[in-house]
Amino acid sequence: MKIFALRGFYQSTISQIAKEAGVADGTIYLYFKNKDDIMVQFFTYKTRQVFNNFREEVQRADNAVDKLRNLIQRQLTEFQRDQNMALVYQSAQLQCKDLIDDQIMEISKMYLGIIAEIIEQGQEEGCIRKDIYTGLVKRVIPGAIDAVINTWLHAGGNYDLVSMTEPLMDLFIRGIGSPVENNINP
Amino acid sequence: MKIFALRGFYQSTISQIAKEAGVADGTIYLYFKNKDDIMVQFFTYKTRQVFNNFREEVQRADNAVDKLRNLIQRQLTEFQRDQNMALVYQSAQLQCKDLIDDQIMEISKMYLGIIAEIIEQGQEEGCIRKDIYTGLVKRVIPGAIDAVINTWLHAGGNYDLVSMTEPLMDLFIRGIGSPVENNINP
Amino acid sequence: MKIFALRGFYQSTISQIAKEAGVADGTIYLYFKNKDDIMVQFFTYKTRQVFNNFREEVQRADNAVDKLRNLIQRQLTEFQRDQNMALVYQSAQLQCKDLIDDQIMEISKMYLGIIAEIIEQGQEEGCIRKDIYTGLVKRVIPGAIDAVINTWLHAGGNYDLVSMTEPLMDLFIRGIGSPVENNINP
Amino acid sequence: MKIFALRGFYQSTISQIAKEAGVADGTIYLYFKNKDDIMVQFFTYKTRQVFNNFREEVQRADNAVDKLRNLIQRQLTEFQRDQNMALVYQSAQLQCKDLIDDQIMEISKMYLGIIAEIIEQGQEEGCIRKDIYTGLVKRVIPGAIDAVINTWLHAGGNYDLVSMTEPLMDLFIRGIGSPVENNINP
DNA sequence: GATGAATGAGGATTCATTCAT
DNA sequence: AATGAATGAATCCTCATTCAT
Repeated sequence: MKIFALRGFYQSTISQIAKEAGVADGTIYLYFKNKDDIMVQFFTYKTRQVFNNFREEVQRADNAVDKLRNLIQRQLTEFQRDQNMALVYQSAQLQCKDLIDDQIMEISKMYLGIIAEIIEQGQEEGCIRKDIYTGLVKRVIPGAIDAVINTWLHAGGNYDLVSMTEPLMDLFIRGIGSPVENNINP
Repeated sequence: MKIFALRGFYQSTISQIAKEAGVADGTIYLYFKNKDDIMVQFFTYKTRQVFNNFREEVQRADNAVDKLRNLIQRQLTEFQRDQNMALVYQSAQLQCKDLIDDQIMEISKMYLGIIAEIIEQGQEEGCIRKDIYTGLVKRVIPGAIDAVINTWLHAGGNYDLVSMTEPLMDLFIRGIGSPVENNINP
Repeated sequence: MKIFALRGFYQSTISQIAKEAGVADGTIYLYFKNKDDIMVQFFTYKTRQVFNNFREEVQRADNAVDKLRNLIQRQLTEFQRDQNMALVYQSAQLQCKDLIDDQIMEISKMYLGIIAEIIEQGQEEGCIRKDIYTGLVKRVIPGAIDAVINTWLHAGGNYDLVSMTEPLMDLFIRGIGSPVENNINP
Repeated sequence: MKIFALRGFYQSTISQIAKEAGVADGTIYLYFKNKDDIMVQFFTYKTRQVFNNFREEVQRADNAVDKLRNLIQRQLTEFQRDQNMALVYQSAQLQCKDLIDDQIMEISKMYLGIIAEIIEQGQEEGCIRKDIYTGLVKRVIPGAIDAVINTWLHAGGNYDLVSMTEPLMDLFIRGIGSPVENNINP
């Protein structure tokens, strides 16, 4: 991951990876079918792991808003914990489209599914507007989170990513517009 | 661009590009210093062109909300017009970090600057909340737009991207929270 | 061919071949799809060329015995002319079974067919026994010729291969046994 | 042998051989010096074994013709008994020239020697013509036998190889020419 | 004796780049 | 200006061989 994060997938060589791992080039091929497989295995493993955590995190809360907050906080925490993983993860989807297999696509859909569920629950609970386009929102939220993660990565990861949770939540829930009818801001 | 869009930068070969362009391999090198330069020149040209348009578009409106709407609509229109350009543009930033030179970084910052300006203007006009974290918002908005574009690209570009403008604006301005329960912190 | 003849197919490297040919490694791949293809192209070309000659040679004679003699003489002449070709040709069939494609199998069958035709003509003409197993003979004759060529190759090609024609003919026609009924030997 | 027969020497891997033998890769190296040695040991062992049989078989007959018949029959029997051995044996000589050591060359010569002896005995007995080129005949006979074996192998070994003995003998002894027109030179 | 994980040298192949035409 | 054949460095991957367990 360190190598992939540093150089990108296609610019990384097996030799670099092997040297970083402290093994011989050939050893790589005892654990990975080929170079692509390194990416695929990482992606599958990480995706599964992270999204399992997501599910747990979401279940830990009752109301939709807390669920969404937990989800965001968890994602930012995970990515903050391992910057390399974050870098690779963020760029892999675009860099090696062909390598992303059905398994991962499935999990990705599940992620969007979780958000959709939260939104629906929130609409029932009354804390989320009913006149929003869920298909859009469930994509815009991860997109916004990604943007925050990417900005953090771009800056070299030298500030607290998790502290972005609350501002993000505020943005998602209240938007940027001033409430016209009743100004609830102090 | 067609080739880069289809295969990604590192998977594209000069031969493929030359064939697509209807010239000989060597001819490429009369117009581009090297393979990287193709990407860089495209990126520089496109970025400049598009962001000039952005500026014009923004100036065409008076109030901040209309400026933001015009900006989004323009970006979606541009990307919808040329799907290949969109694909390359969306992935290039991550794929070839090293190639993106200072010039482009500059323009990218200008883009964020435009958004920041709009936000500030909106805050003065009273239509945008004053208690938001501008540094976050100016990144989240492009991130959200990107997510919408990516979703559209992923779907094969077979629906009207520009029609996403209004839902996006609604989301940005009003958020997803119900006005009644706006106060999200317990 | 020189390299293949010297080291065998699997022991030859592209680098060796390229160096021998006086070109760069990559140049090989402008003319051959891959290493296998070098063998296949050589084999296809040579097989076609040689067997076309065979047909001509056979047609040049009237009676079956002369046809067979011409055939043998021609084969020995061809192989004597290019020892490398001979070496590769003789060993290729066994070394790279998988590479030999249907085209060549077809031509090989044609070769056996030519011999079978000659035998049949000879039987009609009365100069070849009718109580022989043609299916056997048409295989034994090339086998015997191959053995002669291989012996010659093994010896380093330092004697006149073509001079083996008459002794071979004698062997084929009269066998090694003494005529029991009438001893025609002087 | 099964692996060598299936894939050829250079296409076979130690792993495949070890797996087929039901042992670990490293175990191979307790019994063989290296990969080449597997071939050499097989070849030496098999060659010795088979050619000892040959000698016995030949001694079992009195006259030259029966000796030759026994020799051929024995060879066909041995090869029919173990098709893998046959395949490897037939191709090994050409595939791995360098591996075939002096010992085996010696034995090979002995084989040719046996045939030469038989021919000479036959000539003394009067059943084999005196005006033949022994140096040629002693090579042509194994060559013809090889051709028969190869044809059998090519056909997948699904007919009785040993039954070729008599037709082969007939061919060797009497040739293909009609007794009447024996004189082939104009 | 047997194992099989680890090794790393070696080789096929690709492709950005050059340059004589 | 345009070409495209030739280049050869770079890289993935294989597999014979070793050796600690």
